[in-house]
Amino acid sequence: MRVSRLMLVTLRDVPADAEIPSHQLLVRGGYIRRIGSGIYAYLPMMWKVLRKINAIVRAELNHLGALETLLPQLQPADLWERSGRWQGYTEGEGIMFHLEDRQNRQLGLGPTHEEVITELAGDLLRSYRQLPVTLYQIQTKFRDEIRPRFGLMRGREFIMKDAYSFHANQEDLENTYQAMATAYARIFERCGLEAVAVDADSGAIGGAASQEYMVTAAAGEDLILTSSDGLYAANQEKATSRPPVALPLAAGEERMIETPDQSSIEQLCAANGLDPTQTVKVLVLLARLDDGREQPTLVSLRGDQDLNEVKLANAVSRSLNAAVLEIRPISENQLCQQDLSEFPFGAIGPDLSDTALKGCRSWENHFLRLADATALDLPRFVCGANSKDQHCWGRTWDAMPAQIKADLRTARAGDQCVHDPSQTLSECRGIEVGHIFQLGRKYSEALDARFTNSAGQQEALLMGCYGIGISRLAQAAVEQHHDEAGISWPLGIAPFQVIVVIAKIQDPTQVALAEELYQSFLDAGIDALLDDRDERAGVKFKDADLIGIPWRIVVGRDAGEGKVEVVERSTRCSTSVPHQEAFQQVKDSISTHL
RNA sequence: CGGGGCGUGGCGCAGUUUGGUAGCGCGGGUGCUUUGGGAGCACUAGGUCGCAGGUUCGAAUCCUGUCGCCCCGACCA
Repeated sequence: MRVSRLMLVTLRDVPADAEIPSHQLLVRGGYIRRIGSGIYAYLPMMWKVLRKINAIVRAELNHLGALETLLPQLQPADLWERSGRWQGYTEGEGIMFHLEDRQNRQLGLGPTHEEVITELAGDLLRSYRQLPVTLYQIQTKFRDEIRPRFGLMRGREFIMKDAYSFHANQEDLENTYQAMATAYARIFERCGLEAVAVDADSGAIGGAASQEYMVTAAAGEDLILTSSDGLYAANQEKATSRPPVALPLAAGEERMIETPDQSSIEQLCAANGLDPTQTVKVLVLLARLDDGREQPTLVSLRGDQDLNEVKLANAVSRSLNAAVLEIRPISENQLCQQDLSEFPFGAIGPDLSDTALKGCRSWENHFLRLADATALDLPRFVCGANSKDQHCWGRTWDAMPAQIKADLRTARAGDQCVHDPSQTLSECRGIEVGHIFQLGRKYSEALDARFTNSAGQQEALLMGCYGIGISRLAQAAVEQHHDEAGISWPLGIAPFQVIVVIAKIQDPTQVALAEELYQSFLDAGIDALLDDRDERAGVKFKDADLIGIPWRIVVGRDAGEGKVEVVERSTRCSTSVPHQEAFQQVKDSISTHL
């Protein structure tokens, strides 16, 4: 391709709406244009990058025997009603775009395809003899994100590869899950990305085992905790660790202490010579469930620990057997609306009585009581006395209402690891580019997708599901591979592998040599770009750096002697060599890399 | 959804406080000079100042409404 015909429009100024380097560079380099909030056009070079990523993904999945399909984006609501996700995905902070057709039928734009694929599988897969089957598609997805941001990182329309596997037994599911994990590692490696697999929460999709693939980058939206020996890595949403050892409370009788103006753990400890590990704090939250229930919830944590909301939402869902739509602290305003009198905020204990909820308007009239192990393991502790400005010193759990034990604390950098106390966790940021789940039978049961097993009985299909954010991956690659001058694409996904720059277009010698080199690359099957524009050399160099082609060959002053300059984008190393040698060097580097 | 901010040629911005009919840089076009790291000079095209009302002799500027976009948050009493 010739740059003169590429519709290359690069920008010198940083676009006002782009915050992070990858977003700025993709816009400046002429790769993407914003059409609306969270909606982007992929310009020709970007589409080339995306197609290269797709090709790698296809090759690796086809290698596993997965079958490519293309599923509808427009999906009937009744399908989602049967899986029980229509309400959660469309109401409140639901992320599904939905619409009505001229017959007033409800439809959704697919944010994911479990429903469609499970329906199809139930229809087509009738015998264990047909299993296992893995289907995948590379498809545009729609999600009405609460806050789209960072260009392609969190868009409302984006490209995703999603795969679904179907199995007759758990062992088979685990085999495919492992094979997929291996394929993912190869995909990210071939894309030139440094990605780590971390234990993850399975979130709204549901299911059991789940791992996320994170591209490490400062602009990442997720926090990852890893052990120094490399044996443990997890998203902070899911991470576990050994809490610090609590200091024992001095001997003494249980007693009330006056604690005026000591509503926080810090204040309480400072005023009474306590360590936060000697206290239990109680958070009061309201969980909204997808069956309409509004459940007041008391959460007890050791004073030095932080609540992990994701773990909490999961624990509440398990306890109440309903999905949590939202969970947040109860405000005084809400108490008023429920006709309830004020709670003793700042001095609440785990034994706050259910009578505090008596007469409420729409809430459940009893508390769900959850406690983290760090709190339950304290033999004696200080906690709120449920009356303003009073705490209770030396309490025990004996006299408390029953608590549901759950892991509710946030693991932090510096904590000791569960697998080996000599290891500690450290944190880094990551961009989630892939996620694999063992779904189990959640969707196949809801949608009645059954097959006949070897014993002749009907059984729900076991499922796995595996996603890669293709467009996000492309931007993550830029986030991981750029410098002050611009993008530095990994060779495997660069829109072009080499750019031949004619320094001075008026010089026929330069033009002839450059054309010859360019043609040789094309003949060798290499994706080459020829900068044949009538621009000053400096402009062409700046553009080449900005758009990030891995190899640049400059045909300039020494063209008369047949010599050209070879520049490697990633290292910015440049050498002046005879043109045959330049061709060979670039060709070799490309063939060994791919 | 809560808070903050911004909408002025294709892009980045000034002008708005104190109303007087629009400007700078980049980019585009033409010409001359220049020619290996985003050239110089000259000329030139391009904007109902997001939209709709209102106030006024007069509105980018003041008032009301509305739409769009960006940022922060939706956190532990």
